Amino acid sequence: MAMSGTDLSRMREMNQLSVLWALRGTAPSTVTELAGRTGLSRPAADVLVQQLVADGWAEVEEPGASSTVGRPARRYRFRANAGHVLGIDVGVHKILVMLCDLEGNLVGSLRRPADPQAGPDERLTAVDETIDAVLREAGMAVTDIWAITMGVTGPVDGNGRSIISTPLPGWSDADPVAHLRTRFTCPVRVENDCKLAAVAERWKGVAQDADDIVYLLAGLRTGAGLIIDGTLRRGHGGVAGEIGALKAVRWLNAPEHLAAHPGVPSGAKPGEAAAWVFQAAREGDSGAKTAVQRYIRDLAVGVAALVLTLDPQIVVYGGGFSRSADLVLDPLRRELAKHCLRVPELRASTLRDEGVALGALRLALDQVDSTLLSSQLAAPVAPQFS
Amino acid sequence: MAMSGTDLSRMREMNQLSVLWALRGTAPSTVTELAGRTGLSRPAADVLVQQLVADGWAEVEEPGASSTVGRPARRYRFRANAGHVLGIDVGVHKILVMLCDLEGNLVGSLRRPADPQAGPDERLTAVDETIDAVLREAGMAVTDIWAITMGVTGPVDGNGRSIISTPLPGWSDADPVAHLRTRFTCPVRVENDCKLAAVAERWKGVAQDADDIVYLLAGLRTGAGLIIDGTLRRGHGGVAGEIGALKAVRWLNAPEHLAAHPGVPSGAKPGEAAAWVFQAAREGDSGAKTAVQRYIRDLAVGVAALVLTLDPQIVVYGGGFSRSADLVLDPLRRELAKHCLRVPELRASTLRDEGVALGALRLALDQVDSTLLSSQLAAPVAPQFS
DNA sequence: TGAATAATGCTACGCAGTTTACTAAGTCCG
DNA sequence: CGGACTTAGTAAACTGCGTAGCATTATTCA
Repeated sequence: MAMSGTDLSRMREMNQLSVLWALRGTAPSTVTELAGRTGLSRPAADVLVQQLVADGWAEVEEPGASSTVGRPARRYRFRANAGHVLGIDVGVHKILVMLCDLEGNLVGSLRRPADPQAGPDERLTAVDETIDAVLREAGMAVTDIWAITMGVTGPVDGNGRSIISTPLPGWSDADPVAHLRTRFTCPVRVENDCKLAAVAERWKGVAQDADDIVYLLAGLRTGAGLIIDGTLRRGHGGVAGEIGALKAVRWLNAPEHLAAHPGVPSGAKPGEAAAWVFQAAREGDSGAKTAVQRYIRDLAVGVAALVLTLDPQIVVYGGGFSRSADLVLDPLRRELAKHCLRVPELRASTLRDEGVALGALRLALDQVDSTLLSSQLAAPVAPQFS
Repeated sequence: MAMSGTDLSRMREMNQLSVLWALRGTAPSTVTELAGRTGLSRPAADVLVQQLVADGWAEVEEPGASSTVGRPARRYRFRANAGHVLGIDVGVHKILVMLCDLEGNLVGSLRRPADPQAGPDERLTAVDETIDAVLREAGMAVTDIWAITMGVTGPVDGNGRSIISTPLPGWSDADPVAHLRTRFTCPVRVENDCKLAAVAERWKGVAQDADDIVYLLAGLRTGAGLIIDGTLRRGHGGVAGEIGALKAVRWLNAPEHLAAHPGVPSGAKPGEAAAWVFQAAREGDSGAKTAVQRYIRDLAVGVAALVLTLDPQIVVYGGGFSRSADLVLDPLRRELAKHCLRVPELRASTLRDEGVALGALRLALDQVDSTLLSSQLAAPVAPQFS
């Protein structure tokens, strides 16, 4: 509320930022285009973009074959590779590290399997090795990384420490933020995986057009991530969306209908069992169809609770089971219609198992935006922690 | 995202607004104080505040008895009575109209009983009469009103029309916004009563320190209003918080435990019956205590669903039953502990039956702020609709 | 009455964006 | 092939705003 007074130097900063924002996420632009986009005059846009070039935020693209009449314009481009961010998905079975530039272009990624039994030290070492491999491949040093976000399974508090419970063995005692800070000086954030996947859907997934989103991470565990008014909501203690804890909501047991189906071949792992049941249901097995139906019926109660509370525009069905969304979406929609006052759109995620890492990238980019590109605009270097 | 470029005149506007914000909500200020608060230099603050006086946004308070050495400073004061807003609570049994100035100081209010059976036309006529009485008492014309917000029972869509259902007879066909627009040219908004009461708690109630709030309007009907990140959330279709619709949540029946208690004197109205049961429980009647317990147990399931979804800092127990909060809060807290991962603070509302109208005032003031005090700053007159 | 104190008022200054005019570098067409 | 046309780049004059510093004014205290 306390608006603060502005003087000329601050005005220049603001205009410089305005030009920078106009430069980002578009094809290389001429000064005239920048002037139009920012509302500034051409000379003003010109000197500002020159300054950005001098500082290293932008670069010139000399005119090629001119397609139009008149003197060809120099085109300026945001130097997206001035910095990079890391998005990391630490799961029970896999580690996925993604590296992208300041415009979100993927410049490297590596997935490696993880030992489900591995303790926190072993797992964090594996994370370090995967990060190193990605950086080496991309020819980058730790100082080129401007922000890191890591996704982990289970609720996470404001400091990135797992609370209540997590399927990662021994992880409650781990401090992944502190661990990453020993090597990186940039801002580091650790967040719950469902929340990150929700962010990813709004960035590159099926919910780009919505501001109010409920994301379901459906698998052997069911979780939810909430985006309200375009912003990820953690809740006051970081446990927003954990509706599965309510006894009347049988999310914990819902996947049991699939995993414990009697027809499953013995020796199949739980995840494979669920896939088997979905496939059997798809092929007409009536027992499997009943199991799927029960799963959906139990799932729907929790979804309905989320939907009735938030009245979102879209519910995204993601996670491991989203490959079987063809069997789930229509019945789930019918179940929701029974419970809800207004049934939101229901869509299946298409981000496969990259959602968490993508969402991590997005949050890391948001961190960069808020730290670097909002207040003062120094030459591009990695910010020192948060 | 599209930051827009700024020139000198815009900068001046911003600084003028900055001075205006520094002036509001504080004791009359000297130029030096304003300069300090805005970060501007004294001369700048001086010419800006002079302009505000010339435009009618501020006025001078000539120095009285000076308490300190040196030349006494002129003090400037925000002209809070440059405009006023109306907050209206249209309930089944009563109509409450409140009038306040731009700083939120109450300058008039009137409550009158309403016929529960009255149709929309009759009810809106009663509203008009009540508004007129309040305006007459305060010596004001319709053009002195800069914004109006009205609260009604039941879900409301973005245009202020009741949807799904409402306890107000025939109200589904009413268009209260259109009705008020026939007489007022200022912005008019109609909102659900629970949502307004939630806003009031954050403004003048027990939740002033929180940004994430679940408000319960507990009475014969139970409803909820949600404030997330300091902002009232309506949901995409305006039905956020209507968790009572879920069958697993027995909010519709919960108050029945009280109203249908066998010991209640015959002939008592439902509202009186609940009060009687609470009183009996307070005096040790074991049957009544059981009824209250059952009520709380059923209530808790829905509250838990809201809390698990949103993870708020505070849950406010308001509405008609909040007079009996002494009996409800502790048991409800215990019930929530059974269901929730993190139990939020639980507080009882103290706003009595003025919460809805107060919240309506606050939203109307917010409307004024966003329309008038944010972009350009013309002389103070009532804005033309939204 | 005069010294101390603090607010007010005035003027010169620097800076940022705008406007305008002019030059440069291309295309298009006769 | 050259001139008209179009658009980009550049340099100047202009306007407006906030700042800095100093003189002026009004009040208290000794």
